[in-house]
Amino acid sequence: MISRKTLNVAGKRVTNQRALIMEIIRQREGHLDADEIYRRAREKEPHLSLSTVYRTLQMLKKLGLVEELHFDEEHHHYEVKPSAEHHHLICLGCGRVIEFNRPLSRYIKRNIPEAKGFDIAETEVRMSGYCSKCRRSRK
Amino acid sequence: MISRKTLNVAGKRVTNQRALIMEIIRQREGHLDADEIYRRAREKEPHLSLSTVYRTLQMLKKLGLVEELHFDEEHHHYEVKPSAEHHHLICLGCGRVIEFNRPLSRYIKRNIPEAKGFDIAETEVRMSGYCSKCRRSRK
DNA sequence: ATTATTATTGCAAATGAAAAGCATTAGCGA
DNA sequence: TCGCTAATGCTTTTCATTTGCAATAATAAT
Repeated sequence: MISRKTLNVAGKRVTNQRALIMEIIRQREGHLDADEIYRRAREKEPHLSLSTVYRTLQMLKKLGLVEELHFDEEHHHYEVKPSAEHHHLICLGCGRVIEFNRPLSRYIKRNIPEAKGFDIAETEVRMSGYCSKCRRSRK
Repeated sequence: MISRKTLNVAGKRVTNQRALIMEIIRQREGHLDADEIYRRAREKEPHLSLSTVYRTLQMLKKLGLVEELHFDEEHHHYEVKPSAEHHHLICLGCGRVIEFNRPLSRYIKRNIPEAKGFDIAETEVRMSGYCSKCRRSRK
């Protein structure tokens, strides 16, 4: 879980800023980027610095509480670490992100000989294309 | 193929710089980043600009001749567009890149209901972990 | 071949996300 | 409550990639 307690256990201090940032990530189950978190957080704490957002995100990532996603090259997105492995389809038309649960890393470990001796730590599948709606409107 | 002819067909001018850059990417079958291409190219044409490398890479990507890979967050890597879909395992220990051929996008299209109406244009699987060698030396 | 046209180049300057330096502030254990 | 030191805010830096623009060179036209 992503809470004050987790920070205590990890020997990290529970600051208002961290609590707020975690709150934002937790509530909005979606995929936020640093700047979006920053903007939302400032509504409550106008003095909050963007650096703090970056630092907190970095920390939460290291603690394994949030996952860093790479939908586009511009900036990273973050989400609370999901219990089950899941991946994303990104629509190039409308930007919609479709999630699906499927342990691809297991499939790969089982079926790819080259991956046999390999200790896979992280798997991220980035698939982009056009969702059914955008596909229709394109033609 | 990645050659002068391809440029002609696409209505692009064949410049020494482009020929050189394409040559470098073609010869070294590996995965080069912009700076590495730049350094190699300058051995032959010391006046070549890094911008040109980036612009050429951008162009080749648009023409579908090279693929842009995202091994790490720092910078992109490029390789000639392969005929068969393949993906990469990146070792966090030694940086070694292991390739494997497996049409994962086909597997996904077939097995993921959420991907059914989706027109997948690009699939990139980024898997990182530790290769057998590094795994041993870590313990 | 020579000239005209305009895509490309090289250089320098701009961008923009992320990180880092440092003085100040505020958790938290004693 | 006090003191130690992690964490913050601000500013500055970094570094890959992009962009503006005048100069150059590839191709088309003559």
